[in-house]
Amino acid sequence: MDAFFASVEQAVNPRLRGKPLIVGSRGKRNHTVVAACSYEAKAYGIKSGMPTFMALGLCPCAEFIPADSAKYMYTSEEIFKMIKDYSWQAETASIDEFYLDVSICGLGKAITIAQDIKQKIKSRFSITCSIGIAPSKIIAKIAAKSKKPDGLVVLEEKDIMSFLKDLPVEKVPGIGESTKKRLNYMSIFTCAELARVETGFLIERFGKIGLWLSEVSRGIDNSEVAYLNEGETQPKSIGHSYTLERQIYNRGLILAWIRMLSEMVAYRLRKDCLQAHVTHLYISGSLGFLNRQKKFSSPTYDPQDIYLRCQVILESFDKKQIHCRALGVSASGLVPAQPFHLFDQDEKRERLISARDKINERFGEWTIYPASISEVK
DNA sequence: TCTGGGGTCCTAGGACCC
DNA sequence: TCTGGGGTCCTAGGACCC
Repeated sequence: MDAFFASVEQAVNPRLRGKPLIVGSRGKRNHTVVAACSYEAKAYGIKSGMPTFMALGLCPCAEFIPADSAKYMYTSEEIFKMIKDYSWQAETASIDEFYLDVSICGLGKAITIAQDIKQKIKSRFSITCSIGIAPSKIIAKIAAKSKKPDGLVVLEEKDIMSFLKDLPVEKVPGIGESTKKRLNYMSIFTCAELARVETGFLIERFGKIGLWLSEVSRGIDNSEVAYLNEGETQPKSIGHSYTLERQIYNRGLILAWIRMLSEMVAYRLRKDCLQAHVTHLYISGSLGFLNRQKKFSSPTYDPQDIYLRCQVILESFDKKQIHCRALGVSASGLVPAQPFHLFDQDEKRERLISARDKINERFGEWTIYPASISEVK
C-alpha cells in the first residue's frame, strides 16, 4: 500500500484529502514519531520515523491524526482476503505488504492480475498500492518500492542485473544503517559493486548475512511465498512498552507502570489463548538500556504472575536507584494455554481473571483494574 | 515540543549434562 | 597423573523491519 495509514485516514475523511497529513504513533503530538504521512506531507521532506516536532517544523500546517491501528488492521485483513483468491501461495509480510506467487500463470496473466488487484483496492478502499512483478520476492519488493505511488513495475530475469546495477545497497530490504556503513567503509556503495566482491570474503566479514548479501546483490533469492493455511502463524513474543514524559525515580511509580504493562501483555496472551514461559523486562534511563529476560518453569497468562516475575528481574538489576525514562514488558516462550486446576486456588484465580475480562470487554477496558496501577492509568 | 511501539532473526558466551 | 568433546539450553545484545 502507498502511505498506508495516511491513505486510509484520507479515504475515510474527505476533509484530509489533498492535505499534508501526519499519522502519529500515539495520541499526543509531542513525544511521538511519524508512523505514516501523506504524499502531500512527503513533499515537505517529512518521512516516517521522524519525530513529530521535527515534521511539524518542516510543515507547520500539516494535519496531525493519532494512529488508529484497529482501522488499519481491518483494512489490511480485507485486502488480504481479496488477494488470496488469486493463488494458494499468498503471504502477509506486514500490515501493508503482501506476496503472491502467480508463477504458473505466466507473465501476461500476472500483469492482468496486478492491474485487477490495483483496481479492486482502489474502488473498494479509495487507496492506491504499488506492485512489483519479478522472479523472486526480494526483487519484487524492490521493484514495487521503486515506483510509488500507484506503480506497477515488471522485472524479468534478463532485466534484473541492469536494474540492480546502480541501486544503492541501502535500498535492499535487510540492509540497514549498520550494514550500509560497513559496506560503504569498504567502498561498496551499489549492488553491482557488492556483486563483484568474493562470496567467501563477505561470509568471513558478515557471517551468515554475508552469503545473503552476495546472493541478493546478484538478484538471487530462493525464498518461497508461504502457502495459505501453512501453519497458522503464532506470534513468537507479545509485548508492550511505554516512554514516559520525563524520567521517574520513584520505585513505587516504576512498579505501577510495570504492573500496568503486565496487565496489557497478559490480556493479549489470554486473547490469543497462549501462556508464556519467559518474561522480559527492559528499562532505559540514566543507567542506559537494561534488558533482561528470565525463563520460568510454569507458563502463565496471569498478570499478577508476570508482574511478580518482572519484580524478580528488577531485583537482578543494579540495586542502586533506577532512573527510568522508558520501560517495557514482554513475554516469549509461548505455548498453547492450558487450564491448570491443580489447586482450588488456581481455579478461583482463573475465574476471577476471566470475570474481569468479561466486564472489561463489555464496559470498556480498564473498567476494573488493580488499585496499584491507579496512579499511572 | 527534542526520537515510538510492535515485532523477528542471528550470534556469542556461559552453564550444564553425559 | 591433574581436566575432553559434543550437544543443548539460557541469556544478552545487535541488526533489522514496518
